[in-house]
Amino acid sequence: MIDLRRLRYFVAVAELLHFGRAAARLHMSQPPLSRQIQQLEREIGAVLFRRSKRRVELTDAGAYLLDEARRMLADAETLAVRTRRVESGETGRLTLGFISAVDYSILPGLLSAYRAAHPGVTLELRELTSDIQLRELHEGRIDAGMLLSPVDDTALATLPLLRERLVAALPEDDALARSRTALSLSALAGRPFVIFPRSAAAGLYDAIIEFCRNGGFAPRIAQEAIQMQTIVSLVSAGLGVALVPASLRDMRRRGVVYRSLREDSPLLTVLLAWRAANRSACLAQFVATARSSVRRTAAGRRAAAASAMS
Amino acid sequence: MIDLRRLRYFVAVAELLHFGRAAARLHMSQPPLSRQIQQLEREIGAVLFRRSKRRVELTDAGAYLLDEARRMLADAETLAVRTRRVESGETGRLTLGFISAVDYSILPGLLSAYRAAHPGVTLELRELTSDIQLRELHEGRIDAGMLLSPVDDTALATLPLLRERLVAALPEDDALARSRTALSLSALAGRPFVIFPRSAAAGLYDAIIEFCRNGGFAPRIAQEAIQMQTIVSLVSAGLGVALVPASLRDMRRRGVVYRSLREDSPLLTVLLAWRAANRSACLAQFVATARSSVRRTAAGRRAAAASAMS
DNA sequence: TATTATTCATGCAATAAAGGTATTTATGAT
DNA sequence: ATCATAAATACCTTTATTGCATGAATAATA
Repeated sequence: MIDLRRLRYFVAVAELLHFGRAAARLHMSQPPLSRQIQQLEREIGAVLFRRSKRRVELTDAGAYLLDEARRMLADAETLAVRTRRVESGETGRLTLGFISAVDYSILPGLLSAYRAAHPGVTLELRELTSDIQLRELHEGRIDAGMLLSPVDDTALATLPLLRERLVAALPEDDALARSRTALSLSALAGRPFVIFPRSAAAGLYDAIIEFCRNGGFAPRIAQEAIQMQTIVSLVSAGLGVALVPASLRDMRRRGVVYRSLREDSPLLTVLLAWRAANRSACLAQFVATARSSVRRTAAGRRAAAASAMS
Repeated sequence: MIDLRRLRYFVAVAELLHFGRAAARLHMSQPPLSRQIQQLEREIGAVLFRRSKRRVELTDAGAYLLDEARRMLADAETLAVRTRRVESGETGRLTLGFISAVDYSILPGLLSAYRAAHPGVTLELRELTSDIQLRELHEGRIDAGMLLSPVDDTALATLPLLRERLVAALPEDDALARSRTALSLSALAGRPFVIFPRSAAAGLYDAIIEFCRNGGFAPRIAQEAIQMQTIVSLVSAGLGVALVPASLRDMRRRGVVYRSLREDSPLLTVLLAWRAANRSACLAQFVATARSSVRRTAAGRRAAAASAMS
């Protein structure tokens, strides 16, 4: 394998076309330089200089190598800096998983805050259900995930991002859609339900079933879907009702109306989760951004609540 | 400057994540490998591996360096081969000068023959007058030139490519254009002439003036032009007559007719010229192609002449 | 819980590579 | 023909790299 040091020597000689002066530029004496060039020519198997005792000129092969060597040396020159930049988190790559529900709440703000603070980092986003995210986190295929609690894996660290109540999503032609006030849960007793499959988010599924049981009925499950958008679509098509996070109200889809519930619905918690052992600088920065973003949102919400009371 | 050998060591460790096995793959013992990696980390100024005594894993910086190092090593790996390819003339670059007249005779065939035999060579073509070509050859800005004799420079080697008679180019509405037979030179005595400037090709200019003088007149020069196409255009526009190489007949331009001359016109010689000191393999191959192309053409012409006699 | 095997790091001697000085050889210029 | 210049060679010194023996830490095992 060709040695970069020899290439540097070669470039000096090729540029000055004079072994003595090139040696001076390299802070060495002329004889070892001559030998290094000879050795390089042996290694490559091509004559790089046409030399008389008096004059030195490049062969075609030498001219080609000069171009290539300059390019490679410039590349090697910056390699250390580029690598340090990755270590400091100035550049890098971050792969994030998220559930479809956060599309309409925290995801956009969080991403734009992170991107603004760390423009050199390439973000890769993958919409995945909570269970898949847990597996992908474990295998290191995503650096962090936004998913539904609970997370029972001790290898993962978590940060709560969002707590939301559930609201009822109803087809607009449902009789219940006409009422202007909060709904009683028991009113939904007879309706078919559209729901997340248990495999995708056991916590949410169990919470909904438990909630209904407390309301005095067991929901009849008409349809399952693993994306919030799909669930809302199915509701709008009249296939059933659904209990969905309150932030979905911002989605405003034709044919669907949302109604708050009179009973305190279970709190849906969205967590940021990551492998505790993952020491990536980009990840640490992302977690920090998320943490301060949560603080800011919480503070904002408290302030809004205070002003509403006055 | 980072050493490629160390990068190779690093790639081995990064791929196997095991110093002992990596050392085995590199046919060395483990301790020096550990030290080389430490030294690489010091040189770069970044931690590349997160090591316990028991486990080794890549940091983000290490993962980045692994990609970059693989790329650089692959590049270095092929460098010798690519350079040898240039030496053998398998790849390379050849810059050629040519006068506009050869556009219609030998240039197309010569180029296609060379390209077929040496597809890896990039050809650069520059249409230049003979005098400029001589200067550019001297300065090494073109590797070879197709130009008009004579070439008096002892530093240049030459190969005759083509010998041609001159023919008269006349505007089609000229009275002489109606005659179906060869013209007598003296018939052109009164006509205005379109001619190459003497500075661009002294040999051709002087030959034409001398030829006319032998015919008993001094040509009146109405217009000068340095491209054959331009000369023929000016003739077609009726600005004068011209003496041009016979191969220009193939150009068949509207408004121009060509007539042979009864007198033996001077022979116009197109030469291939190159710096004798130029040892470029591509050039040598080009000269060889030209030489055999000339032989073939001459043989063909002789054969044609022989068959015409029979 | 103590032991053992594994594996990365360190100390030191041996070896290989690179560099320096003195000298030779060839060549273009005077 | 002689001289000055510049690349190559000879020979020795210095530096860098490697291998072997060993130390230290950790995870698995008895």
